[in-house]
Amino acid sequence: MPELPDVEVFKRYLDSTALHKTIIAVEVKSAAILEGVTAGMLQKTLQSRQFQSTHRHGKHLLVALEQEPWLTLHFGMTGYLKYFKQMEKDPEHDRLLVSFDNGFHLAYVCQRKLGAVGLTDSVDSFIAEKQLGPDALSLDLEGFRQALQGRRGTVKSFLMNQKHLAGIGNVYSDEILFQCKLHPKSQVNHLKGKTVARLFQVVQKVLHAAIDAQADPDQMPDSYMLSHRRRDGTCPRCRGDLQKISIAGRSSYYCPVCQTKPA
DNA sequence: AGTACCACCTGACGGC
DNA sequence: TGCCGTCAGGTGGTAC
Repeated sequence: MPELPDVEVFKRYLDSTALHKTIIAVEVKSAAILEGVTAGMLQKTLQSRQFQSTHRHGKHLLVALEQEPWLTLHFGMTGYLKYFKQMEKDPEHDRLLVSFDNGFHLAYVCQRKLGAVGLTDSVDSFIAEKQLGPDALSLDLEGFRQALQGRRGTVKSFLMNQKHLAGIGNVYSDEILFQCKLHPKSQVNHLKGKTVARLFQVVQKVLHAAIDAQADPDQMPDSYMLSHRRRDGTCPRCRGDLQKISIAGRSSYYCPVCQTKPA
């Protein structure tokens, strides 16, 4: 679930809680989430230092220390952050626990352990190493056209491919295609210039709206398909039944009446 | 450069 | 009650 909007909410949460406080302890509770670092390296790197700022790229959150390196966080399917007081009980499934000198902790929680925590020298080298495409909210129409340049295949897999465009996953690609009235299996090389421009605008609109709603489906407009896909399975526009099909092994929901494939 | 499919991992849920 | 298959869905690997 943690796609771009969720991670942006985590970023703002971390920004408003855990910056500029001295780290006094680092506990790795599950080494399975470590990527390219050992628990010892992580502890040694963070000990006695402070988080200075954060940067989000796609679904990745990078946290700057006073100087290099950066802490990198990816949330897999079930990850999130929790900042809490000393006296409170550690959250369930916390995999990394950072303790500050003010008596608070920041927990990286990841029930299914599909997330990853690591270190990197810079934002740019991290993006290069992961081969991430441009962030979906940090490019203009021209950049979006470039990301699409020469591609084939379905629009759904294009939107979800982090190497082409970073930040969009299964849930928001469905929402974007619904708002854009495009069938998920539309071929990207068949999209007309006007449709590409509309798709770009809808990507921006949906991601911003989701952030405004704290990435919480219950706070999103009723016209969004997101909250309907499992609740009643009904299209909020035409009230027909939503269809569920499999694309690239993912379940995709769409409205067969409202969403059509261009020739 | 695409696609399909598997694996990773844990918990919820429905069927029997 | 409890076991089992399936699903959830981000990512990476493999085979075609």
